[in-house]
Amino acid sequence: MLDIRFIKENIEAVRQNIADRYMKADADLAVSLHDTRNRLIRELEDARRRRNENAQAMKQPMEKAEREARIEEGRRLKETIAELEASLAATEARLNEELLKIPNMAHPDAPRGKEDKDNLEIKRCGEPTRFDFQPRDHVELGQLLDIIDFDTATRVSGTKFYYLKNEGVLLELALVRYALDHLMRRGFVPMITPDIAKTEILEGIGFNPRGAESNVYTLEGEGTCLIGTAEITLGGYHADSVLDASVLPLRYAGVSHCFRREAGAAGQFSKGLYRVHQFTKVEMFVYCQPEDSEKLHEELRLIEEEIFSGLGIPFRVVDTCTGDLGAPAYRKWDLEAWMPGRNGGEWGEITSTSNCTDYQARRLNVRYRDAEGKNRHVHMLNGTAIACSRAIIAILENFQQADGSVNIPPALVPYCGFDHIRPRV
RNA sequence: GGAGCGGUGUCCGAGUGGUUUAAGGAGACGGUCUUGAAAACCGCUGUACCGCAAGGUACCGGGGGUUCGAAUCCCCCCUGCUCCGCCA
Repeated sequence: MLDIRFIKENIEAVRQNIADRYMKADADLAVSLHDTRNRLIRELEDARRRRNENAQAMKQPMEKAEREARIEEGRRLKETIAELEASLAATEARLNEELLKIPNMAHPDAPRGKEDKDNLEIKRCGEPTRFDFQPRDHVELGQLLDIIDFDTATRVSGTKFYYLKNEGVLLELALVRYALDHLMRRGFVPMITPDIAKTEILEGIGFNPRGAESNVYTLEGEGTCLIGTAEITLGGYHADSVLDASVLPLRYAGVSHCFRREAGAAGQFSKGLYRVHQFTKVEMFVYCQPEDSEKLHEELRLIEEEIFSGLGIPFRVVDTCTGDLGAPAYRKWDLEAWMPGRNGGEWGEITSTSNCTDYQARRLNVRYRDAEGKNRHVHMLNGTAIACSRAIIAILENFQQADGSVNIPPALVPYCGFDHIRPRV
């Protein structure tokens, strides 16, 4: 969330930002709730001060009548305090609710726009793959090679699940290891995180676990959820702590399963592996000082570019427009790979990297001690290294041959132990 | 999952209703002394919020309760250790 003091001092800019991002939030309501809260705090603290003075006075011996009067005064103050505490709690709950709706400020250079079609292509690496035969999509290839089984998964687990089989398994493991090796060379600490996290951590990261449109699976009666990304567990790693400035920037590479409800998502665009309830992902996460975050954000994007150009997959980079940013992000870049089987050939998102500045750190209470000994919120950034399911789409569809076999990108061969997958059926 | 014992400041650790303003110790920081250092001695010590400020309020694992007054009494929860059960 944003700092309420920042909102007060920049109310016009905050209003404009909410409009630019096409979000429903009321900055003026937040301000007036905060004023009410402060007034209640002053009244409450005054009442508590009088209670403390009264109790302090009762340590001394005194006349019975005076003692009785003081006890009576104490009772009265106790009631006043209870009432004020209740009003304050209600006001703070409302304030918090409103603050959660207010999105992070957007980078001044982020393109203004409403939907993903307003995103700005800023770079291309490779061009759409050309075939001298009619290319198959990954669903057909997966069946032909006997490496992905959607039908059985639908029976056992439901739609949008899949089994990986045979070389498909090794391909996924190879992608994970390929990404990890790349990141470890760049100083990232590898982690396998829990696949479940507490609701308050999700909320701190900016996910909404509740509601019909939520993309999050919650675990009944536990106060926990299945994570949709290791961003959650890596961002929660340092919750409620003060980091020493000398350890920053901290770079983590988290391997996890990701679970998404994808309620209502259906149709051509979510065919096959593109939009599934469970997949494996290697996620990058960075904690840094505020002045370094823009540079590190570029570093994350460059790592993503290296990973995918290393695989030989054609992709483009888009600068995400304000309406498509998501509340926590200050700026976001997506890599979109060429997917020949997608709607007859289309760019499809394979990675996303966001600079969330201090928006997550404020709720999660992650700070560092600066040179003057003051505690300040860190900046937090995340980025996809490899989302296995989508990377597998891009590999199968771009590296397919006329006979339905698929070549393995040379960079993955040492990890796979084979350079080719042949049809089994 | 069951039983027992714990959780106090940066760390160790005392504290079973009002002289606790959280003792004492260690560490860190500042100073005296010293050519310099050590030792010794003196001083100081957290976070958040409200307030223009002076100052105030809160925080002893978390939440709720009892009381004029709670680190202290009661209830619930989290968490650590030990033992038992179960288990990959």
